[in-house]
This record gives sequence, structure tokens and C-alpha cells, in this order.
Amino acid sequence: MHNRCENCIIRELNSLKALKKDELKRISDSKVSKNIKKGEVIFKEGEKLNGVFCVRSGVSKLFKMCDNGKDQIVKMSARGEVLGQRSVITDERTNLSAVALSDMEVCYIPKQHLQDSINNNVDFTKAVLLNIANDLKFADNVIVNMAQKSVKQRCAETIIHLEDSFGTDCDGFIAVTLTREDIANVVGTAKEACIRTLSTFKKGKLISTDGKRIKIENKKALYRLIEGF
Amino acid sequence: MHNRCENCIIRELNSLKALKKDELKRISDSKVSKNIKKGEVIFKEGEKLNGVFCVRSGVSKLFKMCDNGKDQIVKMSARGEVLGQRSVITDERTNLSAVALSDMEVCYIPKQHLQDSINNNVDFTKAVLLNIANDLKFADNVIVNMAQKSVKQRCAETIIHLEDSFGTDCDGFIAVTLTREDIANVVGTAKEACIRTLSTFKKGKLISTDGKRIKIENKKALYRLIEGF
DNA sequence: CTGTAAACATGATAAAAGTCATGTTTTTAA
DNA sequence: TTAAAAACATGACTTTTATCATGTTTACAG
Repeated sequence: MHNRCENCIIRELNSLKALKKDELKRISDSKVSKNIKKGEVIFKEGEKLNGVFCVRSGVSKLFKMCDNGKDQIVKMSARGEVLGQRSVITDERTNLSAVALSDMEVCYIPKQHLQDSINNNVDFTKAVLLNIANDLKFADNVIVNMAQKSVKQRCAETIIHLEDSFGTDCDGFIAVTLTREDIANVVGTAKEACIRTLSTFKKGKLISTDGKRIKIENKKALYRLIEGF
Repeated sequence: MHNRCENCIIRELNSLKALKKDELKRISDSKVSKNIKKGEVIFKEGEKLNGVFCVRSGVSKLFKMCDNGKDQIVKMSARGEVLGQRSVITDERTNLSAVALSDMEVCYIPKQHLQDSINNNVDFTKAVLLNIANDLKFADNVIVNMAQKSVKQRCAETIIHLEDSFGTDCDGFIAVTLTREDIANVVGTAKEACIRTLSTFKKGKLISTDGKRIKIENKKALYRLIEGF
């Protein structure tokens, strides 16, 4: 049996929760469920999207390729994220690329339905607005951190943020495993610097690792570090 | 005679242009025009705002104070900007501080009116949404620049952005004069590094200066620099 | 005007971070 | 299972950027 949006709990995590029954029904009738493999491109910077991707499971990165050959990850998407929302709203080409970091289940929702709901359902428009406003607040804070904090501080911040966003598995490890290079691309540094910094954290018993998996051992010390010691 | 919002051209520059006649009338009746002196604090990070500030003239900086004692400027507000919009929408404390960089004329609009219009006028809600979505796109790009570009590149970028946002005066100088320290706080570097970089630009005839005033002499070269040469 | 504070400028040095090289370990796919 | 590729790790070195010190210029209030 096909999954219906009406019964989907993911909806509670994003702006789609403000949709009315009939809107939900229309969306559910036209949405397409997709399985995306790890490493697969969801969309590329500069593409014109004809819909958004509602993430049911799995993790993806939103990033920009830079002139220096590196990627800068702007956001990691958790479950509930609506990928492409911003560019569908403004009806312009995407500003970022999206790539799956694990196998993912997403629902593709044609943009016409969203635009209809934005035009006719103030509650939905408000929900989207709140969502984007929170993204903006978060982005502003990232700007400040990028500009004013050291690589070590940003590494600490990133680890904590990953744990906050994705939680921990049964062994206490952060429930998302990124390569050191991806972490470096979130932090905004070279992978060597990232590797070295995480090694330092490990020596100082701030974290422990098992392969790529990371466990926070001393959150307080990480926070102290972020604040500048 | 008191200035009426109905006749104010500034409105065309922001989301208030989507307001209907009666909404505009109510806002105009309750708004307060204020003159703000250079250096004056408009609001402080963490404050609860009871309204927004529509900028009629003058320039202000939106910034965050950091643990290291420096400020990071996240945005420079031009004419038409609605200061405090984001935090009034989300109904939370401000994430940034705002300080006037020149004498300013602003109109203070109580938040109740905005919230009423957001709840009842989809066109207005959409206009605000577009506005915030654009801010988000801009912020994402700043993140990428902060993380991946050198101080020299970011200085070049900042100068061009200032010219784009504020234009030039009759002599061709950028129509906003910041201290080197403020420029450094936009770029995300120390004031000495900023001063040195601008000196280099001057020697290379990329810009010329007159006191604090800056004129772009070779925009192409600045662009080439930004792209990495 | 003019004294004083703020802003600008620049040198010297230290610290942070990037780059390159190389070897090891882990993953992945045939 | 195993060979190849990718990821991890670390040393050596370079470049970039921050910090400190000091002198000059500019802006502005009395």
C-alpha cells in the first residue's frame, strides 16, 4: 500500500503540518516516493526545481562548491527537512547543491501544490515563514562563528550540533557518520586540520571514536572550549 | 505635517508594499517617527521587541558581540530595511544588535499591526516570506565566503557589496563611510589586517581613498581577486 | 581654534591554519 | 577473499592572519 501524507508523522516536523485535509490529499495524490542511494545527487546548485523533497529518513548535505575546489556545507538535513523549499518559494534557481550522505527515503512534491497553498492558506504560509526565519537565525549565528572562532572552537561546535540534530545511537555515538572531510567542510577548514583537531579532542578525552563514529565524552569541556578556553 | 505611510515611497522597497489601504492607515496612525543619532543603539541582542523599525534614511549595522571582544557585523541596513522583522515574526528575543552608523530617520511600527496583517493578508505574509528567504540566501553565501575565502578576497567582496548596496556619491566614492574597524567587522578580521589589505588595494590602484571614503577604481580586478587570483 | 581622543598606519613577531608528502588503516566492490 | 580505492593520520613546511607596539593623522567637542 502506498504511504499517504495524511498518515505521515514526518509532516509534524515541518511546515506541511499546517496544511488542510484537502490540500494534503491533493499533495498525497501527486507526490512521488523516492529512494535515494548514498552519494546520489538530489539537486545541483543552479538547477530550477519543479518541486521539493520532504525527507522521511536518511541524511543529506546542502553545500556550495567553491573556486578552491572545496565544498562548503551550509546545512545538514535531518528527517523532516523540506529540501528545496527556499528556491521554490522565491521561484529561482537553487543556491545550493544537495547530496545524500546515507541512503534516504524522500517524497517529491510538485511545486504547484505548495505555491497554491502559500497563496490560499495563511497558516501554511506562516509555517513556512517561521521555518525560513529560523534557518536565517541559524545562518546568522554560523556567520558569526565562521568569522570569529578558531578551527578548534568550530570543530567543537560542529560535533555538538551534530549530536543535537541527529541524536546518539544505542552505544552513545552520534547517530550520523560523516567522513572527516565532510566534517571539515562543515567546519570550514582543511581535512587535515579537522583530523588533527579531532585527534586532540580524543587525547584530551573530550570525545572518543570508533572508526568514523564519534562519541562525546565531555560535553562541558567542549562548551568551555567554544566559549574560549 | 505628519508623514503618512500611505504616501511614503520607502514602503515600495520592503514588504509593507503589500499592505492594503486600511492596514496602512492603522499603521500610519500608530507609528512613531524617530530621529536616531549616529552611534545610538536601536536595539540590543536579547531584547524583546514590541515593534519594528522601518528605515527611511541613514545606515545601521546588525551585529553580534563575540566572546573575543570583537563585533561581527552580519548585515548593513540600507534605506527600506525593516529592522527587527525576523524576531517579531518568530516572536522571540532579537538575535542581533542594531546600532546607527549615521544619523537616521526611522518609523517605529508596533508589532501588533504586523502580526494582524500576517494573520489576515496572505499577500503581506508572502512579501515578508520572500524578504526573509532572500536574506537567507544572502546569509548562506556569506557563510561560504567566510569559510572558504581569504581576508583579501573578503575585503574585495565587502567593498563591492557596499557599493552595490549604498551606491556612490557625486565624486564616485561609496556613499557610506565606515571606519576601518567596522569594515573589518564585516569582513571578519582584525582591523590591522583590514587596513593593510585596503592599503594594498590602494597601491595596486584597485581603489582610492579620501579619509574614510573609498572609491572603486578597478572593479574588474577586484572581481578577479574574489574569484581567486 | 586647539587639545584630546579616536582612527589610521605600519613594523615586528607569534600563532593559527593551509599545503604537501607519505604511510597506515578502513571500505568497497569485483 | 582480496586488490584497489578511499579515508585516516601525522610530520614538515609555508602562508596567512592575529596580536602587540608605536607613531601619525584625523575628527570633534569645548
